[in-house]
Amino acid sequence: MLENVRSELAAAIAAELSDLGVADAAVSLDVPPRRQLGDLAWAGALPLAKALRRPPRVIAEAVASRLGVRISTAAPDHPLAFVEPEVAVEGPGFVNFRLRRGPALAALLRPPTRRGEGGRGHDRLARDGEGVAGAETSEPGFTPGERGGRGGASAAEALGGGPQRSPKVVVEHTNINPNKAAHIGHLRNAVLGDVLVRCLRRLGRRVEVQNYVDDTGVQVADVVVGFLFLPEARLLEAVAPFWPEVAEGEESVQVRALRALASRDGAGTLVAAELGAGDFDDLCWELYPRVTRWYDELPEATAHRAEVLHALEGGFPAGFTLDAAVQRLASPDPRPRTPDPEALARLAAAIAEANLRCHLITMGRLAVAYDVLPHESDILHRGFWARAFELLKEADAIRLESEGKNSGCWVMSLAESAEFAGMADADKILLRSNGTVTYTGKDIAYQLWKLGLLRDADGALHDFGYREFARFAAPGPAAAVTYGAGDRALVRTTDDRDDRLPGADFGGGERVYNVIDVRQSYPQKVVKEAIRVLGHGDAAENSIHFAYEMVALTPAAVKRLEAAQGLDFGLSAEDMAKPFVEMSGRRGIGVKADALLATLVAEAERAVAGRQGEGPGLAAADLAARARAIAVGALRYQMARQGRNRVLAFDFDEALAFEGDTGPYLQYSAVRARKIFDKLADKGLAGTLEGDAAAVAEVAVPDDLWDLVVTAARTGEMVAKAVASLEFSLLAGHARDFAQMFHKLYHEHPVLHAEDEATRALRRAVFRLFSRTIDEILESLLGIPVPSEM
RNA sequence: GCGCCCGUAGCUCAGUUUGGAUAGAGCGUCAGACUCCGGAUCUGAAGGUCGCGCGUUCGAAUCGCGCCGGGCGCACCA
Repeated sequence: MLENVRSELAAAIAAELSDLGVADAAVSLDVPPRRQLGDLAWAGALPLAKALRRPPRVIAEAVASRLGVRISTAAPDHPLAFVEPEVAVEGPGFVNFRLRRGPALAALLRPPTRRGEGGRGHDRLARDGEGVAGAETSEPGFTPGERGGRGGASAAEALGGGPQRSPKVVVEHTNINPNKAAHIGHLRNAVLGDVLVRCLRRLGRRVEVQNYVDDTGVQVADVVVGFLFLPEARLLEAVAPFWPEVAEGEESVQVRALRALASRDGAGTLVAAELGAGDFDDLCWELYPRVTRWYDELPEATAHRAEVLHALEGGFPAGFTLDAAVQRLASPDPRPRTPDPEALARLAAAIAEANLRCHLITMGRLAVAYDVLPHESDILHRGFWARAFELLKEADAIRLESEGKNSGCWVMSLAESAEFAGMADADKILLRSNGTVTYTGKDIAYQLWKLGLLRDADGALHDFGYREFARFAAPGPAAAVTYGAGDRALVRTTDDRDDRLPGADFGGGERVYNVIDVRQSYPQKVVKEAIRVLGHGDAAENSIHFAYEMVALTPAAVKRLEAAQGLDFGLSAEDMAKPFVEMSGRRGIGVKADALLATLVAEAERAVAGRQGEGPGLAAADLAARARAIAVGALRYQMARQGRNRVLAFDFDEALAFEGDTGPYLQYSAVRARKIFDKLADKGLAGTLEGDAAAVAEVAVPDDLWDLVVTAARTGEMVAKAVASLEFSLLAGHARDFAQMFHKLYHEHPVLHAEDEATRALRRAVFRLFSRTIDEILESLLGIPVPSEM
């Protein structure tokens, strides 16, 4: 509603200006800093003063008086009819507008009508009540013509689920190396990505979520090395706490560990779904730093890494089971000296898959879900790079160096791009002299596929094969995603194009967001540049690196970790004096996502139980569900509220706070609002939405309640602004301001004990709007569940 | 060296992309809140050279230039 009024008002001002001799003025309406000044403001008279050679107030007054006429003669169903005809000129030349509060509130309350019902004007208002149509105006758009038309069709279709042909947005996020447990840095990535996805969907976009799995990189290779080559005592130390059966036996520790891995995989117990239980990714979290420490002590041990890496690139035949692989690795002698490459690749795949499943469960707890899991091994084996290499050569985008330090490499020259101007060495190696492709090379191929631009010579799409990876269910907008029981398929890629899955239609995004931390800016620019030099300028512009700063630890957090684990990370006094300490999976320095969540759940349980008072105790299941919701709310809000360009220095006390500027504060406002309606219903005072809307239409709304109404109405604007700038701190701040206003009003405007029925109807109407809006902001947009009670 | 980011209250941060009216929260500190829809709440107080300087502008935390301090990039790693 607000957005339509805004755009119509802007159009009206532009029309008046053109009568005054100013053609094509760009008119934008602001919200005044204080509500007493009005609901909307136009500051454009000030900059016009010079051009028109008249004082700004004179211009403002001319526009204001003419607008007054236009507004008072507007048709009743026109958006301008929601504006008070008295237009004020204040200060040096601000033009301030007020809304007709009663009618505006009534319009906001009424559920939006579907397209095709009702009159045209009414329909426009209704759709905008959802924040969709108006929201589009400030998003930097798809290039015109790509999007299937502004307004009508696309917005309305999206609300109804959308036709398959509307442009797709691909969002890639999470992308955790499948060699250890997820930590809080990955959490920031996943939450930012997930909130982006939710906001895009709110704006009516068709969105596909990809979680890229780097299953053939050195990180996975290092864990394979850990299982096969790490000195026995060290391997045992990492594995035995998780797999007691490895502690004893005749065979070597390596073989015992491999057998345990295979038998647990066969029994389906390799991955546990219990929060707090030591899982496979926790085992790897212990094992991986031991491997890197071993390399530091014994540099020649890195030869094992190279050997494994090479084996991973070769892959393994379809149908080769983990049991068979372990058999080959275990049989000949206690410690295999020359392992079978295929068996190594099969083992690596099992390790990567188990870690991936752990990550999916971790993210599922936080209501983060995906559509497809592209695997690096499939990019390799499906020949994505080979095809991209041909395209790059055809376009003369790369060249083979015959001398200098890059001799023998295929490089892409960046010297001609303005983006890379001033660089000492403006060449990026894509293919090494030993014939292997770099990560950036693979990423270019992957990005081409994401954009639907990886095509064979005959024009056919060069695509993956697909198979189902898991089934999952997510009962509500912000409810935990649970694997194993639902009817929605999570798909992974395969390297066999004959693996067809009905309805599988992935990649080919009109726009692609890559959620990756800011340290990857350089390679991301290279990828974008490659798309551009291949002749896809528009696609390059629609390849967006959603960059955010890293998560680090405060020195206090590091000390707490060391104390809790009885470890010494060996950081220098200089390091500990810095404002933050970088996490390092290699060194085992970090806060695991699940461990943090478990701590939060425990704290929340204590808090919930503590406020139960005397009455009958809360059922354990209720307690757990509430605590889980609160923990997730605290965590997601902490990740979303901070601007993306600022390093997030993680601190336990801050993370465990439930009061003030926190997720639970927001959740409490939503619970409180619902509670009002529960109580009203008990007393038979609930009223109806239509009744309240009708009652409110003719009534005077006081300033403080009106503030809450306007804030609710601005939600769509905030979503659009957040997406346009990729700053979700804006949305988090909006939610906080909104909840804060409600908490204040809650004390001053009792509903149940209102003085009279008219007062009650008004308060009920305003709080109804609040309740509906905060639920939507939290659950649908921020992914924060609202518990039934707290 | 080159590039990007950060610097706002004692602390942690919004606000900077589109310049606008009296720069906002939370934590912490101090003082308070009705037998009343839940105190994870609310009210009040104290707390600011928006890192520094110059410039543009009717108007600068916001734009430009130059400094200072801090972080991160600039691999035949991923």
